[in-house]
Parts: sequence; structure tokens; C-alpha cells
Amino acid sequence: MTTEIRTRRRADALTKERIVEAAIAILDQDGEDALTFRALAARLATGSGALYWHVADKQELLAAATDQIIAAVLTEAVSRPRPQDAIRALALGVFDAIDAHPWVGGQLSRDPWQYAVLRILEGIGGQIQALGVPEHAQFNAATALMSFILGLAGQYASRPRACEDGMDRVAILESVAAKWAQLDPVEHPFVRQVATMLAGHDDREQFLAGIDLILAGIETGIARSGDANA
Amino acid sequence: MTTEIRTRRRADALTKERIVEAAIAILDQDGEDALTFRALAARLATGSGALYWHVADKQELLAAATDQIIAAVLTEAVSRPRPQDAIRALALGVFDAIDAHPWVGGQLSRDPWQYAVLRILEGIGGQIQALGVPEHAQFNAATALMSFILGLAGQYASRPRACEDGMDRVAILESVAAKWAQLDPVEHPFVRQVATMLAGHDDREQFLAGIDLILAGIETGIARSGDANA
DNA sequence: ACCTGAACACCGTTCAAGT
DNA sequence: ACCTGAACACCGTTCAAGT
Repeated sequence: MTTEIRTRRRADALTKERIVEAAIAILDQDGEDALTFRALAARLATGSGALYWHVADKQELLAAATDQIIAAVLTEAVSRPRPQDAIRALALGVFDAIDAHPWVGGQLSRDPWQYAVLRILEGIGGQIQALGVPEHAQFNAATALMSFILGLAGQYASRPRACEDGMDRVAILESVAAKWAQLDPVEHPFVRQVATMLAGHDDREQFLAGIDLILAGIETGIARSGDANA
Repeated sequence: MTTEIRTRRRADALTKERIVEAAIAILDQDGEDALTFRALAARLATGSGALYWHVADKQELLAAATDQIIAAVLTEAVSRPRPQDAIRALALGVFDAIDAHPWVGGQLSRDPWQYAVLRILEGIGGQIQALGVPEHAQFNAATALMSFILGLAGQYASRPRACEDGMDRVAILESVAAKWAQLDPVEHPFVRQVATMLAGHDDREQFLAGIDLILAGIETGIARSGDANA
């Protein structure tokens, strides 16, 4: 009873959780650049210096915010019977999280040693093991998937930066496609060809296609090692 | 003759090329954070405002610096007889460039629409076509490789940030491995297992292994489409 | 122990003023 | 046309001072 009273805080007391929650709200509403210790302090009705009592610096704040989003993704990714499907679900979960919170993409690709990345790596690794990848190849397989996901994370994070005005995704893709179509045909034949497909393509499907490509590569590796053992 | 005189500039005149060259020198010597318009102006013995006559803003400056490094990589990547080898050489060229200039990694992963990225995509795409990938699958194959490369680019870019002190790569990997080894065995079995391999692993080899994994996936896709046509 | 908010040491960018 | 450099509008972070 006494301890309960001792540990009880005022309802409006500052907590790391409350700070992270407010940071996420600012990031989601107004984007990555809007997250400022001053803006955060104003939202929490406190001084900017007070935040440093609960959070070491801005990097820790962003890492904590990112971890909260990613942790929710990984607990949601229910275990599927086939490891391939589990990996697809996990990757799509991360994709959708980045789509909903573009700043998560930027943060994930910026700091690969943060806890959120480790969480994803663990999730992938478990499924890689379940897939029957030989132990010596598990590290490479998991990090390959990880790098692919982080690469796309960086891609989608820059989306909002590209559309300074109120351009939507389709308008952005169209303007990029138009720019690519005007490139020199001799120097950039491939990009010009790709430009024609850019407008009608689905980011999510393309992401999944990449995952499947890597999974196919991993499976042929398993098959080959099986041949060698046979 | 007259035009020659008219177009001739003073030897110390500011040029975009001179500015980019100085920016690369600062980035290489002192890292990404050291590149400041003030530092750049001081090195070029001019005012900070003068730079804006030749360069729109910092983003354009970084994109131009990155493009210079990447352009050199792509012209060096000689055409190999086998497209797979060409892709490996191209990817390793980018890897080595990022290794030599960590800021290039950060810039590449930050802005996927910059010209340097387009250059890489074109290089990959040409080899994807040479590989015989059916046209409808070329886009996915090329962007999958691209995302993987950009993902690793972001990874290595953060290297110098992680070593605030004079830690070398081995020391960093050892400290990360030590941290991972202390994680909860129940929650993070895979990362703990991977930690034991972390110290003795070769980044370059792991990168190449990832490329080969995706190439294997692409080749099985080709084989399957061949079956369908037969 | 926790909070305040002014102060410090920076940024990128602009712009009147010069040549 | 090109350059100067002070000024503007910010940052993250610190820290003496409060409760």
C-alpha cells in the first residue's frame, strides 16, 4: 500500500512513454522535420530541458518511437504454417507500417543497430531456421532479406520529402515517369522502358515480388545443399 | 579566339565542379556532419552565400557529390561476358565506393530519385536484360537488386556514426556481438546465434552472397518462364 | 527527483549591398 | 554576372536555478 502510494505519480507527470507517444503523434501528423524538442515540449506543456531527464537525445527518442511501431507489427504477424508465408506476412507488416508511418522507414534505414531492426532480424531468422536453411547459410539469408527490406524502407521514407506540395502518390510516380521518359535513349534505355510501367505499378506487389525472388534464391540454396548431402 | 577569352574565367573563379570537389574532400576527410556551407566557403576562400549562385541547396550539392563517385564506379565496371559477373562487379563497385566514402551510402539510401541511383538502376537493368529475364519481370528483378544494394548502403553509412571514438570496424563488430550475446535466449535465439559469427565475418563476402541469392532467385524465375513456354 | 527556460553553439538559407 | 557577409529563423543540447 505504501509502496503503491510512493510509486504513484501525478497523472500529468512526464514519462518516457508519454514522451514517445507524443513524438509519434507529431511524426504522424506533421512529418519527420516537425519533431522538435521545442514542439514536443509545447505539446506536453513542459520545458524542452525536462525531456532530457527521460530521454538521452533525439536519436534515442526516434529509436524508441520506431521500436514501438515495429514491436506492434511483429506481435501481430501471426505464425503461419509455412515459413515462407510467415516471412511474407512479416515483410508486408513492416511495409504497411512504413506506409502508414513514413518516418519509420527513414529511421530503420538510418540506424541498423537499433532495437527495432534487431527485432525484425530475429523474426526473419526464426523463419529462416524453420525453412531448413543450413546453419552456415542462415546468417546470409536473413541479412539479405533484412537489407532488402531496409532498402525499400529508405525508398518509401523519402516519398513525403519528394512531394513538397500536396501531390499524391500517383502524381509523384507520373512526374517521375515523365522525367525518366525524357532521358537520353542511348544512355538510359532500360530506365526509359521502366518509366512506362511506373505509373501503373503497385508498390506493395513489387515489394512482395522482391521477397519472393530472395526466397526462391534461398530455396535453391537449400536444394543444392541437399544434393551435396545426398 | 574572342569566345575563348570571353568564356575563360579567372583561375580561382567559383564553379559547381570546384564546389563539389571541395565538398567531397570535406566529406572524405571529416565525415558527413563536417560538410557545412560555412566550412565549404572557408575552404574555397569565399562567402557562404556565393555558393548558392552555383548550387541550389545542400541536397543538390550532396547529390552531385554522390553522382561523381557513382559515375566513376559505373564507367570502371567493365563489361564482363556473363551478365551475372557484370552484376556482381557492378554491385561490388558500389560496395567499395561506399566503403571508401561512407557518406555515399547515406546519400544513396536517403534519396532514391537522385541521378546516381538512376545510373545504378540503368546499369543493373541492362544486365538483367542480357540475362534473358522476360520483359514483364525485368522491373521487379532490377529493383529487387537495387533495394538490396541501397539497404546495405544505409547499413555501412551508419558505421562511422557508431564509432564515435577511434574504434575500428573489428572493435565495433565485437562490441555489437558482445551486446547481442547478452540478449534474452528465449526472446532472441537467432540473433544470439548470429552474434557468434559476427566477429569473424567478411562484410564484402556477405554482400556478394546476398547478390548471389537474388541472382539465383532471378534465374529460377527465368527457368520457370522457360518451362511455361515449352 | 524532477522540472523550467534562458543560453550556447551551431545550422541552412536569404538578401541588400558591393564589384 | 558574380561575390560578400551580416542577418534571419531555426536547430539540439546544456545547465544554473527552482520546487
